Amino acid sequence: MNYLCPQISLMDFKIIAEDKNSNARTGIISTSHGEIQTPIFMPVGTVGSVKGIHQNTLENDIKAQIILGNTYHLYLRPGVEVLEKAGGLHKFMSWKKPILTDSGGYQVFSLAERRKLTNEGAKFQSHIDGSEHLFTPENVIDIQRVIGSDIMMALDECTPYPCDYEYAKKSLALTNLWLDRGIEHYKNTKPKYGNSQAYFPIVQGSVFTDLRKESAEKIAKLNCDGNAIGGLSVGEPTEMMYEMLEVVNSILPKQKPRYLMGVGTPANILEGIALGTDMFDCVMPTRNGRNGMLFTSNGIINIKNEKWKFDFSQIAQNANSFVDEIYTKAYLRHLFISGEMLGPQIASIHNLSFYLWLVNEARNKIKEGNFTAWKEQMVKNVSQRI
RNA sequence: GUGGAUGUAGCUCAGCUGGUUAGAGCAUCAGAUUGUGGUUCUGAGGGUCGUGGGUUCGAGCCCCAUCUUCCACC
Repeated sequence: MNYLCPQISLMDFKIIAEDKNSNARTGIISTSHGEIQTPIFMPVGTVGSVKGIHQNTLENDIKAQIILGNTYHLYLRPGVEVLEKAGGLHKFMSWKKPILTDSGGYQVFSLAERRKLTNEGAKFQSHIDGSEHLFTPENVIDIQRVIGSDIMMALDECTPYPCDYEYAKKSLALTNLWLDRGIEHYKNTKPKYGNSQAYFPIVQGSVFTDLRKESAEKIAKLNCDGNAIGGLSVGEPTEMMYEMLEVVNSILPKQKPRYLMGVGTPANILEGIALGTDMFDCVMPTRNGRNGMLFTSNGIINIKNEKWKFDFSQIAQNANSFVDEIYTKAYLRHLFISGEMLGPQIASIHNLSFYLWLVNEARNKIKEGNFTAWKEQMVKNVSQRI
């Protein structure tokens, strides 16, 4: 009766191995744009571009298996007309692998000028030109149909932190109302370009266990192709995020991929995997990379620091990317200090390569059966500052 | 040589009629960044106010000398 999504989308998820000492698992998501090995990190390409990175670098060097686009941004620019005439985002940006699009709910709350939430949807003003727009659970699906993303996200309200219980409860009720309408509209619409398009609902409920449970239980019953956890890593203590994740993952169906939205640091991702999460996205490797922060298996480097001025060693000892081997710390620092655009590009390639390496290692360790011990050590390593 | 202007943080400059701990931008150094702000945010260090005298309760500011740099005129 609630078995809605798989019949329509044809997306498949197969678990290959499970860790004995944690809830970590590794598997494969199949889409019509190819397979995704989980756990996976998805580079963020908000406006149809992973900032500073060519698509061929993304595919061949970084080995990204799926990237993100954003409905809010793409709807404002270039707009649905361009995207439709281009034949969808895949063609428009020359990316053949899967794309997941966020619905824009988060952006309405973080970027838009004046916003007003009603049962109908979210009315907001563009951060670009101030023009007024309305997102509804239905039209964000229509826009994502035009984009042609392999995974579409439901419109939700991302609650801020801190957030009082009453607000969180009301907010969840609105997100749930929007979700029911979204599911209905999803059933009644079709992909435009022949590829399968899954629809992921989003668990909310702030940091309140009962609200999170209520939200996860509702969503579990929908039996969609995958399920997302939103409203975390918005300022709450990390431990609280893990607690919520544990509660939610114990309820969301095991045989469906679980997507923790917007997370996070390398340590966050490793802990998230241990708690049974399969998909992650975060701007951190690219945004922080653009500002000179490098993530490595030995810890975090601020490449702008003076101590690297005469350090002619390669960027990272455990090279996960060609940039690690051919460039030195001193040179990369010089590029940043000089404001050269090659600096942020190299740092972004390095960071994304490291993130993709990290989840690949996690997959290997889960298959080999020694994930937990490896994870414990790695969390310590990646969290220290060099 | 004469006349005029100028000198304050690494750089470019504010600094009122003489009044408390001399400021800004850039640069430097460091921090932040979690469903994207590449140009964002925060903090820190850095000064014998050209030099030497003087006036004054008190001088970056007034007076004298001297040096620097620039301009004009002989």
